[in-house]
Amino acid sequence: MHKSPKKLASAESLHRLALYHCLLTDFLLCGKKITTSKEIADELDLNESTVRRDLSLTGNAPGKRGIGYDASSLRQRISDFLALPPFAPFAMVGSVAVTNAVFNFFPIEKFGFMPIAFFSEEPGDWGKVLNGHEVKPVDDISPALATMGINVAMVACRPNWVQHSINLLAQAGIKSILILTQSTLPSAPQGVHLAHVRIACELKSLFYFADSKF
Amino acid sequence: MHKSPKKLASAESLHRLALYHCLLTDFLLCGKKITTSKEIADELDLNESTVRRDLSLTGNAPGKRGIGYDASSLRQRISDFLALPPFAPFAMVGSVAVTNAVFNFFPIEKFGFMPIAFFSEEPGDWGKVLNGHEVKPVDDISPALATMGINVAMVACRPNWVQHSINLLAQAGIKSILILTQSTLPSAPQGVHLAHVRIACELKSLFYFADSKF
DNA sequence: TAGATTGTTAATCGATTAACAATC
DNA sequence: TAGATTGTTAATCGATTAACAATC
Repeated sequence: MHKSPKKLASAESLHRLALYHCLLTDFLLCGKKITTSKEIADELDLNESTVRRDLSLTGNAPGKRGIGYDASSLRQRISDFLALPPFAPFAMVGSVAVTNAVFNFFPIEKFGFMPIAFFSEEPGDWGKVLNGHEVKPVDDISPALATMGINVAMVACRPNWVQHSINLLAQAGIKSILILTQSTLPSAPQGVHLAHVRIACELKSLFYFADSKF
Repeated sequence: MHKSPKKLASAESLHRLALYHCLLTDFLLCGKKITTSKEIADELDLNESTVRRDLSLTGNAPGKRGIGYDASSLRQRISDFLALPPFAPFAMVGSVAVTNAVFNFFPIEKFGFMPIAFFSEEPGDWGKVLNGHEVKPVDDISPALATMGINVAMVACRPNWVQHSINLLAQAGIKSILILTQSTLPSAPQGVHLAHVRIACELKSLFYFADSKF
């Protein structure tokens, strides 16, 4: 018996929902209990209709007419829609130095993530401990992950290790991979969703706006 | 006398042009001299009409009918359109450890970038040398940059330093800033273009695809 | 009740794509 | 010439937004 495929959201709506999730987390930390589509829209520079339409994707009537949205339950609904657990577990591939640096500008706990498996391409890293977990060699990915029920991974190894890491993660049953490393387009194994953080492209396109002719 | 504003490209086209630029760089490194819209489209999983339309933005008839595009001159046209110089200079804000880590998964030289000013929030970093440039305190941003003709910066400092860094970069005349740090929405000073690398949102939305119901 | 804000439909807008004449 | 591929128009598609009845 298998569950019905979920209502599909456009890539745009999906990204905005993740953004609302971050914003609502901030709201809750500030003690804000109620919000409105207008407030969310203003904060994120969006149209309020867009916000309401996106939020409707999470199920029937997430808000109260005349009132707005309960921040806490709305956040929970988005979590459910995204299938995002309270401490979202993921596997991290990259050297200890890179991993520590990434967690320096991306405060994982604050965003509700919990890395529970670490794999490094640097032999000198093997056996070190990060967040209470032993750092393993990249080649240990498959056996080590099989038992842990992790579905998502982040890859920030050196460019020449990217394709190999992706292949092993796929074999280990990982469903989605966020690739931080800038390298020639890796190929996606069947059934695995790859997302790229294209710092190089982002930076290149920024020069367009920095041009004096603009 | 000031130049006319350039033909504006949609955000989508702009990002794809940066992507073509990366791909063409790879092609040239492989010794490939000629390409076609079909080849580019297949490589990047796009429609060939989309590719041709985007490329037309770079000026009159970048290709040759019946033949395709000259990789080298097409890359040059995109560089010109993006206002991307051969060694694109930028300023980097972040600790030495983070900067080194970022350059580990983002090989700047390979992508044609050249960081020529470094600013760290860590007092222990001040005076160290990166890529032949002395690392300065974040608070030195304005005076240090004023003379260098840099228009673009990348920010990967710790979250609580983001807004301060942006403000100083803006004062120093920086036009575009790529923010790697995940923090509460910083506010953009007048006339400055901010771009965010939203690792947290990307990762959150990946759980949607990792869900077994999918 | 009056005021506010949602949920959703219908209208708008803009991006993508098919198609094809131009031409190498 | 015949075959290939561009450049660009016109058609399609889908996302955004305005508008408003529903309702708290």
